[in-house]
Amino acid sequence: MIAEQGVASLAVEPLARRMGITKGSFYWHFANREALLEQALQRWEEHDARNLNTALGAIAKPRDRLISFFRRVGQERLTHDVYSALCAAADHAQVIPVLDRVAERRMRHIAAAFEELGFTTGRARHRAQLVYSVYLGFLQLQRQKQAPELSSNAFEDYVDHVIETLVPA
Amino acid sequence: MIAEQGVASLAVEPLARRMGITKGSFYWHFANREALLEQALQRWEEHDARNLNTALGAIAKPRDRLISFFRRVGQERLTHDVYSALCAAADHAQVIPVLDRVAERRMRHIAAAFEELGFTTGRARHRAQLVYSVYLGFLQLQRQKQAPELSSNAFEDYVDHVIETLVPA
DNA sequence: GATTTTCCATACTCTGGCGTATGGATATTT
DNA sequence: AAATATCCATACGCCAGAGTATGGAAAATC
Repeated sequence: MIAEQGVASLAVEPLARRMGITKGSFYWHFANREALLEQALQRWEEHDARNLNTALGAIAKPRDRLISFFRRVGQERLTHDVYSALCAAADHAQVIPVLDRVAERRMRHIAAAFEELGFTTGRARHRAQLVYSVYLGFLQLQRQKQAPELSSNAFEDYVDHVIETLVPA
Repeated sequence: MIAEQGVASLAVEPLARRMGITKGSFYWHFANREALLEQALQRWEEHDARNLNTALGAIAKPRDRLISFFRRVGQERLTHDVYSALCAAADHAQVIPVLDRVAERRMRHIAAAFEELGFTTGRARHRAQLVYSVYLGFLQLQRQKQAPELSSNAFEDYVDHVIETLVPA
């Protein structure tokens, strides 16, 4: 798991240098760069799917589940940083299906919560897409360093505003 | 203006090939690749700033201004596609300042509109960041081809929901 | 009409990452 | 102990894009 400063950075030679080994060694473990990326993506996706279930699946009340979704953006930096890096590489053939599945999975969770809150299926899907867009947009602003510092008061205030605006009381 | 399929695609040799010229010719017009990118970015930013003023500056009612902002995402594909490509390259040293300025400029406009609608300065800024995040997130989903087709009914429905949720009546 | 400037092509070097060939060392098996 | 399997390094070839050197043709200048 080393895709925390870009996806392209997961190159063979730089990686080998950083790990103190050489290419010759690397190509004994992996067939090629593609295989490395594939495995890294798969591991991350599995971790993320598990995370989604354990973190949000356990919360009974749908409203608390949604609130928890927003608050979790401030925690588990690593996962979100990886995801952010993947989003920046949304043109890469290997990451597209991963991004698709992860986004779809998360949005389904969110839409389900809104349905439990009494939204119709259509409105719930719209609201879920809206909520997820807010998340994606926040990641983008974070990449540009224009988002409030996580674990700062400004971030808390912003999250409160988001919840207040998007999650019905 | 040819950065519509990635920023990295603005390379010297592919570009030259596509234009039917050669590198030798290119390097007479530009000092290097950096100069080309710089000029392209500058031209686009100026165009975008002008666009912001002419399109939204003319609308008197703040609510209509906000609604127009959302609806415009469906139009002027080119500008938004360029911006989307730039967002995907938010780690590039040259595009960072451009992205910063453009986002800041747009969010100021949005925040001003909310202030006119009676929001306090703080709430207006939060809501502007929220609105802008929705826009950024939509661009991301579009890159992943998970956003509704522009100029489709699904898109219209979604935009209606967004306006209804984020712009007070 | 000769000369300089403008614009572009050919041909080269250089760099960095991908992938392969091959051999050496340690550990495991027989 | 000999043979085989495992893990890693050195050294190579290949490719694509960046940038440079040089020259040639057309057009503007003198």
